[in-house]
Amino acid sequence: MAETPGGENLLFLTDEQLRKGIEAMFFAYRGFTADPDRILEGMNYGRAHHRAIHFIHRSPGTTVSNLLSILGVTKQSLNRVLRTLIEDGLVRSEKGKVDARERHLHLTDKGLMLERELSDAQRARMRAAYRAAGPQAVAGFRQVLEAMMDPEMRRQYNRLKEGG
Amino acid sequence: MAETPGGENLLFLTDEQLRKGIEAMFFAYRGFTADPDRILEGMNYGRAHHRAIHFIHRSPGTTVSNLLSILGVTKQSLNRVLRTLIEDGLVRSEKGKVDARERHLHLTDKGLMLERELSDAQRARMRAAYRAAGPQAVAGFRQVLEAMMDPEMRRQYNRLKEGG
DNA sequence: TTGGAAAGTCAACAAGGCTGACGTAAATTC
DNA sequence: GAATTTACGTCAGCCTTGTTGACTTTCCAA
Repeated sequence: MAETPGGENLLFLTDEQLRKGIEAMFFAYRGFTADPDRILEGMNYGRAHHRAIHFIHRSPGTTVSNLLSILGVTKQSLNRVLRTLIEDGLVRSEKGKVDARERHLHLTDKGLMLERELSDAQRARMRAAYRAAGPQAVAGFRQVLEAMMDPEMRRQYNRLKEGG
Repeated sequence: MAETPGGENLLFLTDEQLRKGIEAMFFAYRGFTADPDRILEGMNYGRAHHRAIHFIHRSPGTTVSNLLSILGVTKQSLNRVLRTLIEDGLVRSEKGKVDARERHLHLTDKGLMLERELSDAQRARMRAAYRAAGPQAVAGFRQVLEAMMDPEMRRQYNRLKEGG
């Protein structure tokens, strides 16, 4: 057993353990996105649309630039996605009242319906995984993920957590 | 507190908790890929090359079709990546001796060097996250990720685990 | 010897990233 | 009041990485 003078078990820090964690992330992320991907395929949308819908739903009235910093893409990339969502009547874009340069984004009823479908599917998988692993494992899961984020992303994540 | 008659705490299964887990996966995966992405950018390779290199290193001598089933992409997509890696002298492709239709893939010394660089960076982040969260959290992390995989992916994952 | 599996190739296409350049309206600063 | 900055949108073009479809070559096995 790999014990330090301090007494901590360091077996979880071996390269072999780390590699297993890396591969677990790879395979699990595939599962994580599989259900929404399946729903979106063939309806002219993709993962990028899902992400936009998720975070607009999460923070109704958010501005374009706020969404940009959360998603970490260029405005051209986001705009392409946003435009189709607005054209298709899933997202509503409103000029800001206090600052008219800003656009505030909301899901329409139609947008809320799709969001529902997507998040139901994704939550179902997450729920099954949580249930199988148990509450203590879930706490650890969240701890490791949070520690894995870039500081800037952790800030975004925590800001969303508080808001909700 | 949400306690069932059985006594289990079900707070970790609320939609709110599940949503936090979903967002944690999203932000953490960004961090997870950030360092290799940075290394590969500007050297004509991308994430797909990293994945191929990782799994060839992981299972030296693996066949193309085995790699296909691990990566879950089409052979055309994998072939494009593989071709550049072979042309650039990072990967060696050998006709099978027992079955000459198969191609057995190995990293060259040059390929091993890049693999080293990529996995060092990715492991460093993972190690920091593991260290920050502690061994118990790491066990939970792995449990939840494993439960999140599609059964087929879990099979692939476990087969790799045993091998290593 | 022939059918079918494994591998590779070509062509075409789409999603979704990126950069650079440009335009407009509104807010802010000088 | 003029100049600058900010927020957003858009056009054009590029890259990576995924897809389908069609086709060939190789070669094992029934």
